[in-house]
Order: sequence, then structure tokens, then C-alpha cells
Amino acid sequence: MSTRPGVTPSLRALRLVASPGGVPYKAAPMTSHYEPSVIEPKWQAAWEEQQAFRTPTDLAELRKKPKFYVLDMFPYPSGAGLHIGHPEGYTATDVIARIKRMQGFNVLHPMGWDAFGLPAERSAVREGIHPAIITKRNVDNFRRQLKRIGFSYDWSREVDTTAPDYYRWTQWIFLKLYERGLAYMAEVPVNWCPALGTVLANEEVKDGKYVETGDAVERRMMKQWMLKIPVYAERLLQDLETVDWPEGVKEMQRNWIGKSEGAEVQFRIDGRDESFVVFTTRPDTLFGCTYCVLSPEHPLVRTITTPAQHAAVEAYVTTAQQKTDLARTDLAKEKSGVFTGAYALNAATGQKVPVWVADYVLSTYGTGAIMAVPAHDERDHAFARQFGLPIVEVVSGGKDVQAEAHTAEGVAVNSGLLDGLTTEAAKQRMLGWLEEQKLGLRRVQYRLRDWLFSRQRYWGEPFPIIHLEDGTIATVPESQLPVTLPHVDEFKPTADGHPPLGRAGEDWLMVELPDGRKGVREINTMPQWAGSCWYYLRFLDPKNELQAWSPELEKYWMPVDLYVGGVEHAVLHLLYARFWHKVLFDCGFVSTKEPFQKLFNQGMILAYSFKSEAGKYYSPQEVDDRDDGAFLKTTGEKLTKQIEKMSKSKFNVVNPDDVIEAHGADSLRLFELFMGPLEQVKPWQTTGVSGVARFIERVWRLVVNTETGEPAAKLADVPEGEDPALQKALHKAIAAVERDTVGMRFNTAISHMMTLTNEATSAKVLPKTVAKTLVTMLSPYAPHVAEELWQRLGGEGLVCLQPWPKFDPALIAEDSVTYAVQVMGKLRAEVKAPVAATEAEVRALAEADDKVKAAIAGKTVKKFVFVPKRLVNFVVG
RNA sequence: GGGCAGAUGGCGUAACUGGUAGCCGCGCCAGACUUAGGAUCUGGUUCCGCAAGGAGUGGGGGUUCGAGUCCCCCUCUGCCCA
Repeated sequence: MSTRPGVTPSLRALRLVASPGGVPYKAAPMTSHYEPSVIEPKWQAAWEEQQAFRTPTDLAELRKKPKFYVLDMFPYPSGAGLHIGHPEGYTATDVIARIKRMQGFNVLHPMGWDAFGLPAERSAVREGIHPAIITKRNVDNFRRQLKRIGFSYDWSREVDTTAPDYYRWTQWIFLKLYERGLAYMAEVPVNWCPALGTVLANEEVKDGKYVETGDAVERRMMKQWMLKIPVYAERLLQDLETVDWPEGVKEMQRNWIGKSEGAEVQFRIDGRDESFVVFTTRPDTLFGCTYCVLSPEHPLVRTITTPAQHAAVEAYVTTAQQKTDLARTDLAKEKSGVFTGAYALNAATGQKVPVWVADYVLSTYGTGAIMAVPAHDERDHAFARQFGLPIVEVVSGGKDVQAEAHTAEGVAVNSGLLDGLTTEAAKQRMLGWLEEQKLGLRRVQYRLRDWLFSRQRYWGEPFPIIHLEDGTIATVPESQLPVTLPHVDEFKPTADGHPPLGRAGEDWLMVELPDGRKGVREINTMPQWAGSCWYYLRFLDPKNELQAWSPELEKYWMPVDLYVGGVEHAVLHLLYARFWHKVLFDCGFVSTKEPFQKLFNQGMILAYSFKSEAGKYYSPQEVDDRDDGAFLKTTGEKLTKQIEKMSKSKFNVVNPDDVIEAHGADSLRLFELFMGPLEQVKPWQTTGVSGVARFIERVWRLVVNTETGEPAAKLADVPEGEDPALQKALHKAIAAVERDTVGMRFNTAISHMMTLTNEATSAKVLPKTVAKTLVTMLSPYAPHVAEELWQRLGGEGLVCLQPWPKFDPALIAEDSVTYAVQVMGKLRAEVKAPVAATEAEVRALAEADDKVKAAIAGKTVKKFVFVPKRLVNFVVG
């Protein structure tokens, strides 16, 4: 290809430039054409050599400027490498980091690796290689790919959650949780995944399967570490009000925390001196309670069951324990249950109501017992219908409650002292009455449960915990952290079902304390969430060997000003990190209540895929994608084209390395942002990249004569105002690009630069200062080509360290304006008027127009609407 | 089933507090320059119509001089929760 004459020489140049200790970047050839493969390594080397993005560590130095902490959700370094979705958010934060630097901020923009986790461990088992080696290999690849895109990370702050000098502090934070009574061990029903040989958190399980792999999950009782996140439920809920997050994410967190206010009501067992307590959010419906249900695990089940029912109940309880929570509570499933033979007394009516056992009531939620009000609760209704239990209406609502539950609010009926009250008033009256009668209490309930915090894996943080012979627990002293991962022969569970750390030698497993007590180390490890709960704090002070971070640096940098990542972390990571942060706040180790002030979710990038009638997928290379449809090249078979999530099996994964090979990193960056609003889900269109590549080449030609490599002929050392129209376009562009960039509307910011470039292309003369300003504006987006052009324009130093250009508001002001002239809301003409024109003047101009005359001829103008600088409208009758 | 977000040319999208719908790209069409090239430049490109003109922002209704934007109902898509 004649326009790319030097593919081989430029590749050679790339190697020269990139080779450490080789020819310095300044020696890279001055090409006449735009060749990203030459200039990108050149400027990456220059940034590195000049430490352009090194954030000061000295506080006195830092305090001279305001701060801005812009953070990406750090990736799990998978073996597959980056896909096109990663750089989307990373490019956005990089543009923000770069413009903030230019605007005079100290910018903290770090990157690291959330590198503990199951995939590396499974590769380790498969390949027989230590997960640390696999992790390093993957991290090296990720780092190489990220550096190739020209991100302005301060790489001296890189952190890796699997490094002992990092997880030492993860263990330290765990000790703080333990000391505060927030971590404990308990025998709990867990989601055990036999295929993986580990337990999973509730949120990792869906439909009885592990969400990542689809492996089956079953229930088992096991002794596990738990964290008492519900202690912080109220603050996690309240403090959402103080952060600038997408409303949707806040709502998801609120739902996850699941606060409900209601009552605990005591039910006495008829004829026995026993009682149980139910939690209800609808105390106003107590008069409608026609039966009660205990969960199969409820301790009272065994004691109250009558001899006649004993066998049936026993059998039922046994089967129920096998089922997962989800299978038990699924609304669509047929309800099951067994009568215990016992009766309870309805606290309000004193009537006897039967007590059943059913698995749709969970022991882990509320009190493990419910009062059933079939008339006003769908699940209770389904259950009552199935077992022929009575349904009594206590909230009037127009529906026939025998046929369908009426769950909405209404007016209380058949409810004694509550009759005639609206639901809210009835709740309050009933609560008051229950408290007076000492039959119940007001109670706030959260859906949020204790966080299952241990895993039976190798590749995770060991707990700094020792189990002593006397059954008590000792912690490893802070001074002896980290507890490093031991050597093991295999990364699998032991033959007798212990986690992989059970394979460690006695020198690791057995511990003797200074006082002579002996014990064994905890052999569970922490879940992957642990390391990501606090990494944003380690970035502040990553090399600190004495503390997890310096309190002074924490006070300077926190909170994170902008945090960008996928919405898939809306609840888990973001809730766990907030929880730890609040604990650290209570310990006095951090100064802010919340870690992430502003959160932004980038939308997923999808891609087109091609599928045959038979359901087989084909790669784009095999497809002829035309206007009239997509066809398989070999057979001509018609294929369907659809937009889907990228996946190897659908042959629609786009790799950033390939895009860089074809168009360069600057084009990749621009296109990632030009596609559409950052928050939106959108398809990757390979052909679209050439559009932004063309834009870069147009800018290039403004500066460089592509025949000779000399400066372009129309570049001139003349005042910026040489061409007033161009100057106006320039200042408008500065204002728009700045506004849209800081507002994270990158797609429109880029289109404004394109418009300016088009204007500059058609201008006769291009003042050098205009070109320099354009290049400066472009530099956060396409930093490599901007550096190259800045240099060729004779700019001093690096363009990425220049101040952001200022616009002159006076130059943006228009002196005349075009008015749309409507008659009855329909556009009939346009007239040009001075900016300061009065209503009467504009009306006169409009009425003088022939088309307007024709439209209003013979009619009376009933009203004249005047919108300054925009339009006028004749309302005629 | 509930909650949230969304639906605009052939495609990705743009449109400030209600004020000329379609900016910027992709693709396509035409022309220029050409060693005829997937380069560059110029012009065109919502639809119907030769035109005048008309229609048009998922569908239906409403508020308003004026609605992509506000209100009500519906359809579909995505995400989250059950």
C-alpha cells in the first residue's frame, strides 16, 4: 500500500525506540505520513523518561495544588488479556486525568491488579504451575497492553493484591474487623460447589449454579468465617445520600440492604407454655392471620409436633434441608408444607390458628417464622388455597380475596380496633396496641445478611488466625504479618476434603505461641473481594512498609473523586468496600465516611455476530455483510446478524491489539469514546474506527506536508485573529470541548474537535497558534499524535504538561442570529436579525417575508410569541 | 411479578431550562485530482414527491402558541431484584 510505505522500517524503528537502553526516543525518524507505529512508542518512551505522570509523594509539594483522584476499577488479569471493553472506561478516566493535570491539579491516577481468584488457581491445577507464575504472566500481558494504549498511569504505584507486602495489610484489616467483633466463625448452611471444591457466597449463586461457570451448587453445613456487615446496614443506607452515584446503583444497594420496618409479634402455642415470634411488615393485617408457618429449621418444630404428625413432619424437614434458598422461595414453584398438629393463638383475636411447617419460610431471614395472612400476601394465598386454609379479608380493596391476594394498601375491615383506618394508620395503631399488651415490638429488619467470608481455595489471602488446642482462637500478631501462602504439592482439596492449605507442611500448619500454647493455622482463605475492598487506599502510599498508608496522605487524597467501572459491581464490590471503609473510619484510619465520591458506570460494549439457521456462528472474515443481508462467503447461505455480548464462541471478540495494529492507539482511544455516551450499552463497529483515524490524519495534514514531511504550507506565524471566523470557531471549540470533557460527554467533545478541524482544513491560512491550541485540546484524547504535532509546531516541552487553553467569551458571542419564523407552530421562514433586536424589530422582519405574508394573509394575528435569539410564532385565527 | 434504564435516518449518534429534529462520524451517491487507488478534496444523503408541498423522534391519547423533551396508557429491548 503506497500510503504506508514504511511498514518494515517503522517496525524496526519501534523496536529501536522501545528497546531499553537503546537509541533514545528523540532519534525516531520524522516521518512525512502519520504512522502511529512510529510515534506511539516514541512518545510513550518520552513520557516514561521524563516521568511525566509521576504523582508527587511529598506532602509539602502536594499541598501546593488541589487534588484529583481518578480511579478505574482494577481488573482481574485473566489469561485472555484485554478485550475492547476494558479500555473504554480506562480511556475515559485517562482523558479526565490528563485534562485535570492540564488544569493545574495534582492527579492520582493509578492502576493495579485484583489478582487473587479462581481462574488462576484452576489453570494452576491444569498446568501444574504455581498460580503466582500464571498470575505474573497474565499481569505482564495486561500491563503491556495497557501501556500500549498510552494511559497516563503512575506506574510506580502499581499494586497487586497477591503480593505479600499488599496482602499483609489485607490481613491487618481483617484483624481490625476481628478485634471489633465483626468477624466470627459459625456453623452455617453454605453453598457448596463440589466441582470447585469450595463454598460460594449467596450472591455468587443463581438458580442453584455458580454464576461464573454454571457448576451445580448444593447446601451443606460448614464452619465458616462470617463478617457482620448488617451492623453497618443503616449507615450503608443513610450515607448513600451523600455520594454522587447513579441513582440506579443507589437503588440497587438500597434493595440489597432491604430495610423494612415492622413488628415482632409473639404467638403462644395453644395448650403449652411455649411461644414463637414472627416478624411482619404488615402488623395491620394481624386480624387476618389464619395460620402460622415455621421454617423447617425452627427449633420449636420438634417440640410442638403432635405424635400423629411426627413422621410426616420429620420426612418433610429432611427433604427441605437439601434445597437451596432460591428453590424454596421461588414464587412460581408449587408450595409444599406439613401441618404440625399444633395450634397457636392469634395475638389479636385470641383464636386458634394451625401451625404449619413449610420451606418457603427461611430460618435465616427474620425470625424463621411467619404469621400467614392469605388474603393479603401472595405466597400465603397460594399456600392457603393449596391446603384449604381459611382466607379472611382485613383490608378492603375491591378484589375478591378468595380468588386473589390483595396486597395493596386500603382500609382495615374485620379488624376490631383497626376498622376504618387506612393501612398506615392501622399499622401504627396495631404497633401501639401490641406494645401496650406486651405482645410485640416495633422492629427494623434488613435483608442484608452476614457476609460469608471464607473460601476453600489456595489462591487467596490466608487468615491471620490460629486455632488453639483448647478450641479457642488466637490472632497472629501484627508484627508477624504477613502470613504468607505456604508451599503445597497440589492446589486441590486434600483427600479427606480439607482445603488446599491443608496440604501445607507442619512447619507452616503447626504454630507454637510465645507462651507455649500450640495450635494450627486457619486453612481457609479469604474471598476475592477482600483485596479489592481497600486497594484505593494502598494507591495513596503503595511503598509504605510501616503502615498500610500514611494518614497525612489519606487526608490529602481521599475521597476518590471519580470512580469508573462496570455496573456489574453495583452491589457486591461497592457495598463491601463501603463496609470496610466505614470500619476503617470507626478505627480512625480514614477521614471520610465514604470512599468514592462520584461513581460512573460505563456501558458494556457489544459486537455484531453472524449466525446460521442451524445456530452455528461464523467469524466476520467468513461473512459477506451487505445492505441486503449477511451471507456466508463459501456457500452464500443467508445468516442473521445480531448484536450480542462479546464471546469467543460467537467469534465477535474484538482485541485492542488488533485495532492498534490497524489504526494505532490514538484511534482506538478516540473511537472508544466517540461511539456514544460512556454510560450507554453500544455495539463496536469496526468500520467506525477508520472515521476517527481519518480525523487524526486530517489534523496531521493541517500541520505536516505529507509529501515532504515539512510543515504544512498554510501554517503561518500570524496572529490568531488573522481569520476571525476561524478564531471564533476555535474559541467556541475550546469552550465546548472543556465543558463536554469535564462533563464526561466525550463523544460530543470529539465531534466539536472534528468540526474545528473541518473549518481549519477549509481555511486559506492557518495561524500556528490555532494549530497549537487544537493540538493541545486533542492531547487528552489522542496523546501520542498530539505530542508529535506539538513538537513539529515548535512547542516547548511535552504537550501533556501544557496548561489547558483558555477561551475568550467575547470572541464566542454572536453579533447576529437567525430566527425561525413559525405560523401556527409550523416553520415558514428564517430571518436574520441583530442579537440585540427587539421583539417589534424581529416581528417587522418576519412580516416582511413573502412566505410569512402568504401564510398570515387574510387572518388576524391573535398572538405573537417571541423567544429571544430563537424564534417567533404567529398564532392566527 | 416488581424496580430502573432505554426506543430518533441504512448504522453509531446529536439536540442548552419545552423553541428551526438529525450536529459529528460510518455507509452510500455524484464530481474533482489521478501511475483508476480501500488515498485525498468538493458536493449530496430522514422519508414520500419532478416540484410546490406533505409526513416524521416505538404506538395511542393529553397539556401548550409550540413536545424527541412534560403528563397518562400501551408495546418492545436491556439491566437489577424476586
